[in-house]
Amino acid sequence: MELRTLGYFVAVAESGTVSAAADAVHVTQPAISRQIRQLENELGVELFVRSSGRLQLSAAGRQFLPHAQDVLRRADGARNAARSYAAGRLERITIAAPTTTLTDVIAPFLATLGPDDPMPTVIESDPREAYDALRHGADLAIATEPPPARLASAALAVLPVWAYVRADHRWHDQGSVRLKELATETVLALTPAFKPRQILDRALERARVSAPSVVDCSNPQVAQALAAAGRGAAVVSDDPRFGLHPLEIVGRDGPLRIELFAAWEPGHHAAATLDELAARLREFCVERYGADVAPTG
Amino acid sequence: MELRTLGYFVAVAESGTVSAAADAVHVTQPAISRQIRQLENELGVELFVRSSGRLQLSAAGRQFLPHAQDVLRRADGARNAARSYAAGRLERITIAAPTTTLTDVIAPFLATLGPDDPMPTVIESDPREAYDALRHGADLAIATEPPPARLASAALAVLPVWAYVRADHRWHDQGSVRLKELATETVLALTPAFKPRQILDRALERARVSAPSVVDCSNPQVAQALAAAGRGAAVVSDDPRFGLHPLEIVGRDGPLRIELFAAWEPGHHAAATLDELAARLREFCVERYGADVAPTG
DNA sequence: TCGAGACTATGCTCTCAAGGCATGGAGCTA
DNA sequence: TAGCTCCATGCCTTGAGAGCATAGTCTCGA
Repeated sequence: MELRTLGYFVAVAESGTVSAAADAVHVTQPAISRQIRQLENELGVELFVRSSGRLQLSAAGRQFLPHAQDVLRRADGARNAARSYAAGRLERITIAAPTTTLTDVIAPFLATLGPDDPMPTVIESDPREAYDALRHGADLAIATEPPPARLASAALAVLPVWAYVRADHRWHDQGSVRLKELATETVLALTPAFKPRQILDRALERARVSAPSVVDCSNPQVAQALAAAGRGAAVVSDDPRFGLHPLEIVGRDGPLRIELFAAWEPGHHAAATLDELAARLREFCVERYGADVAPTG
Repeated sequence: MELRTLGYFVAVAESGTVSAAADAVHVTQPAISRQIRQLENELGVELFVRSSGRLQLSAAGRQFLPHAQDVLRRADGARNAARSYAAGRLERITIAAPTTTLTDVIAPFLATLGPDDPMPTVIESDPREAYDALRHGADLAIATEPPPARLASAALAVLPVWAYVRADHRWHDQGSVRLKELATETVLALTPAFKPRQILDRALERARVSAPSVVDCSNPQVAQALAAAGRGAAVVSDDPRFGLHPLEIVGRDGPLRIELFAAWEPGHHAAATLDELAARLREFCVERYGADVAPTG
């Protein structure tokens, strides 16, 4: 039983005669005649009654017809889907992103997708492995590390890493604070699993500033709450709460920043769609965080 | 694109390598390899990425996979359906019956069908054409005429044609009435479209009884209502209402009766199922109407 | 760095199924 | 009964699909 054979069967059933069906599918009448007979043998069912000189659907044939039509319709659907992939469309998209990025950025972005956009699936991945996920089912990877050169990519956002202090803090009238200066205050930092902490650690190391007094916080809200209690400066990347005063942190190479990149396989069949989606994601970051983007490398 | 090709694709996608897929579908590796390539050419989409010595599903391939699996599943479904037809099963049954039989007998019977029984479709047909419907899509035909000998058939029921009179009628102490006698009373008969009327007319003709005073009623309820009003004797075949007194009508060849037959094509693939269904319908008639059946001819 | 192993691609050949052509037979109609 | 339409069958050709052998490529471990 092949699609061709089913097509013949449906053609005969719908046109009523083998000859007409032969015209419709552009083969000769004997070819159809034989294929029908063969299909009957294979299925073990008489699909047509031949008792009147011409073919007539049998009861079994009538029951089988909708099945055959269904299979053909689905096959057509599959063909069309393939055609749309060839044209660069995506029906579904799998996005790989580290958990924090996912909840802070990706999830709200997905909420803005329209019905014509691909249906998204998201997989959480270790920040280091996000780009590897592209080889294992992900169409688009989001991460804070710059993607390898072989991948197509887009810079999505550059978000400052803030030091938040209470409004009556001695730094309340400055817009930024130097790393060295920051080290004189108790730092309410996130655990090393969070990117802002990693950036802070690396910047301190680079600037050869001796480690300040650090309190590990399990999440940004806690850090900010402690800062609001006057316990120190909260180093996080999200929006301020509790009326805290934001300070940029200036290190050896300028203000501390957390970068966000999107990357995808350059040979992806829907690379254009992914590119456009990355651009929209960038727009989204700008609107949501006012995050200006460094020029793409 | 044929089912075989799709099967190869799914096998490769699911097993991960061409070689393993070749084992699974019992052909050699080069055969699969070529068929996959050909499928890709036909669809115009790279289903696999070959950049690592071995095949790996591409993004497009991942999207196409569920389509291919769906088509194969449906094709399997069609095959299984055909197998069940070969085994004599019916998924759907089309029953042809005249309107009155349909509402009085068939519809209540269909209400007794279980979930394992075929899904019924009913077509109303002229009583004369019911058996012809077997050639145009009906699996089972119900009618009041004896079916032609070439068809397989079963006698379903013999229902008396009653003459109903008011309880205070002069016939109230008899169980039957002779045709000649009936002709002395006003007959509240149905219109000639109804079988009881036809039977009455034919019996009168056969007995050479001159036509009685007849009032045409458009339905049995009206006829019985008029009888209850003392306007005459209602000649119908359904159950009594309004406390009317039933009388069998005895003609030249015995009591007037209306017969019910089921017929089907003897070559029908599910002839056994139809036979069994007819038997159940007969049982149903016996239980519902206490209608004893004449021996099958 | 080199060889072994696993996997895929390709050239060659063969086979068989599908299709075309010609023709015969059956049923309907005028 | 002739003519028309339709289906079935025999014969032949072609081409797609499959097998075999082999070459190329990648990976991994010694």
